[in-house]
Amino acid sequence: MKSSPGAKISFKAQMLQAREDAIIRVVNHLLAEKGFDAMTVDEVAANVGIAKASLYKHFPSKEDLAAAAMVRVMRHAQTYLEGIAEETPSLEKLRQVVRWTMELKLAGEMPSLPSQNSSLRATLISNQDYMNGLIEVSDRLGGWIEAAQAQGSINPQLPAIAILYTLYARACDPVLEFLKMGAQHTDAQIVDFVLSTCFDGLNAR
Amino acid sequence: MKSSPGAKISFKAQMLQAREDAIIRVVNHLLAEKGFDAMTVDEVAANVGIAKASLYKHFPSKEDLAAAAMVRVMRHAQTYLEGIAEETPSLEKLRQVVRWTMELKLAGEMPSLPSQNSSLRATLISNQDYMNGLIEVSDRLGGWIEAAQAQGSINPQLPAIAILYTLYARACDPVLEFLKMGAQHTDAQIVDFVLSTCFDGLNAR
DNA sequence: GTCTATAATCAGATAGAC
DNA sequence: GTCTATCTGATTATAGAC
Repeated sequence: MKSSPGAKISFKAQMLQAREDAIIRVVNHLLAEKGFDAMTVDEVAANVGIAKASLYKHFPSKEDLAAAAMVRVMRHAQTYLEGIAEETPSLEKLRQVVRWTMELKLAGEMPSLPSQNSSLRATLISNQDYMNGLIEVSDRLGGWIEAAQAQGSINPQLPAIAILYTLYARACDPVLEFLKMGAQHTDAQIVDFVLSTCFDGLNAR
Repeated sequence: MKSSPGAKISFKAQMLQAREDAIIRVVNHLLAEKGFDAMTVDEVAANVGIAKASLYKHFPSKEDLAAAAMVRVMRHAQTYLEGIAEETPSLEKLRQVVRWTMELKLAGEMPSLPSQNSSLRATLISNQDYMNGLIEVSDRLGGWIEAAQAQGSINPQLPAIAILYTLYARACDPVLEFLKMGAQHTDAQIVDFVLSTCFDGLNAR
């Protein structure tokens, strides 16, 4: 049955949506905490509070669960990017994005996927929502990178793609968790250190 | 039977050693190619050309296989470190080590382990050869880091431990493989890019 | 020590009732 | 859609002959 006039969403559809959101939040959390391989579908089901078979009614595979979490992160990122003031200098925009990314990671909300797993890779690539989000985010960051290079605030010798990857890599930088394990510094300090190494480099200035 | 006078190693022991070296080389290669989780013991046995049960006579578990590979890498690193000329400036020593590390990775010889797996972590920590190697390497690098900071060639604002982790992280930097996948640059160029972002940072100088 | 064969376990996915 | 119960395949590890 289609929704009634006024484009109202049926109660049933709302419940469905809410449940899937709950699932994705759990998946996101588990992916951040233990990674794709260590996360089990049983665990996801248990944390959501439903049976595993029910999970498979919503998502056809473990890979699709992870993909859904990545789509969510992409949407989240797009929202953040759109919130950055237009007049902010390009370099500062990039710094803010990296900072946001690392804070997400330290908060245990950044899902981490193995870059080698091929079945997962295939699922992600064939996921239009994910790919669109990824491309849009990359385009926007790419624009900022080129602008920053043009105005001489970012090293123009480096290919823009190398810079883009370097920024993305902060989302899975093991330095953050190692420093956190050491328990010698606050989260804010850790972010500042990595932000410094990322943009200023290790060399003295 | 003990070895005969002259401290000669028995033929049998030599064969054993050679076989274990072959195993570790295979493990090292597979760990570099697919990572610990994706590597199966069957695969290792097949690549070595022996039965799986024979493998387990040499190493008691999959974790111990990985640990043996890490011990090998540590030894390799120590040899490299010892080969660096004493009079080389500290900063340059560090740059050389990072370069060597990344070249090893691009050559498919740098094993990569998941940082979350707890059983693997336990095996590594209880492996004296590995821990000794790790500590010795860290001590040496730590000395160079502090020297470089003292003479003002590396940012003295950063904790030495953060710098050490940042250097170690180059051994599992996804930027290298992503750039390699793009096939737009030679390995030498890729190394130079990442070396530049690591020491000079993204900012223009 | 090496092998073949097999155990034991775990995890992704599904059947079928309600 | 949700559940319980089960299937299936992959993978670590071992038994036991030679």
